[in-house]
Amino acid sequence: MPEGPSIVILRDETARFAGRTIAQAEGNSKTVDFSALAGQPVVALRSWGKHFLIQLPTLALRIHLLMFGSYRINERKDAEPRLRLRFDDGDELNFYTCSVKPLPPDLDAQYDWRVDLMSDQWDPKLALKKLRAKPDMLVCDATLDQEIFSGAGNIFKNEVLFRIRVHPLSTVGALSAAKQRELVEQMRVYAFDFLRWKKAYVLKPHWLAHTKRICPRCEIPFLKAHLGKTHRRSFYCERCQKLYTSGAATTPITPARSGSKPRSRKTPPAS
DNA sequence: TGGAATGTTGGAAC
DNA sequence: CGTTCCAACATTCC
Repeated sequence: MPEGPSIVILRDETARFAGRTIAQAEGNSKTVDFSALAGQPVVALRSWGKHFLIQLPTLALRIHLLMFGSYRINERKDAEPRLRLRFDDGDELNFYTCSVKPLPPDLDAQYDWRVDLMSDQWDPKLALKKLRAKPDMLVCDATLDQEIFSGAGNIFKNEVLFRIRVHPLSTVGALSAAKQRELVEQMRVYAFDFLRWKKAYVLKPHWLAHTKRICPRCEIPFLKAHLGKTHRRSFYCERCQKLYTSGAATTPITPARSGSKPRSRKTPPAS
């Protein structure tokens, strides 16, 4: 479900609930005082990257769908909702398996909208400045950094790096100024491609790199590895995507961390 | 069919 | 003390 464009779709689908009063709230969230929500009008429904924000007079609710979260509007899944907001005429919003966190109501004081790839206030110059401040950062990590590219996810990373023909293990500082600019520009362009394709239910057919086995450009096999600090999977073409490194300043990559030897994700048996 | 995945957090480990 | 590691959360698909 969740990269920035999907949250914009959620925001658009729920826009008509703005101004309406919550009749009742319930759910299995452990962080929300449901009784405090009833009677409050929805001041605004907003988003910042992957955060869906429900602004009320006395507080805001931050909903993050994480990897498996989902929602239903005037429908119910066969599962306990984390949060359900019921309105007077029977309309309701249901959120499942997500993180719900109460925030103070003044969202403008807490969020820098210039960082959100989907925002009208998106500021490419600011992103460039943040990139330049971290020259040793790998581009596969930079493209996932929510403080630089809020809303970008792993699909963004793979698609954009393929588009601009940059190897995921390149360091930010080794890219030319023009290439850094291209990275920032294409993150924004891809965000709206993603949104358009997702709305039309044709996102996946437009993937050129993510989950792909063959490079669509030169037709040799893609490499697949879990790279960077996040160890998220990268799909890339060694021939088409250039590796930019700045030699001495580059942090050496430990072989065991390079992705060829995935670490166990299973919980070891308790003893 | 078990493993992995469009993700983040908090606390342990180093 | 700062950085890194990793378990936990929980659903859906292949």
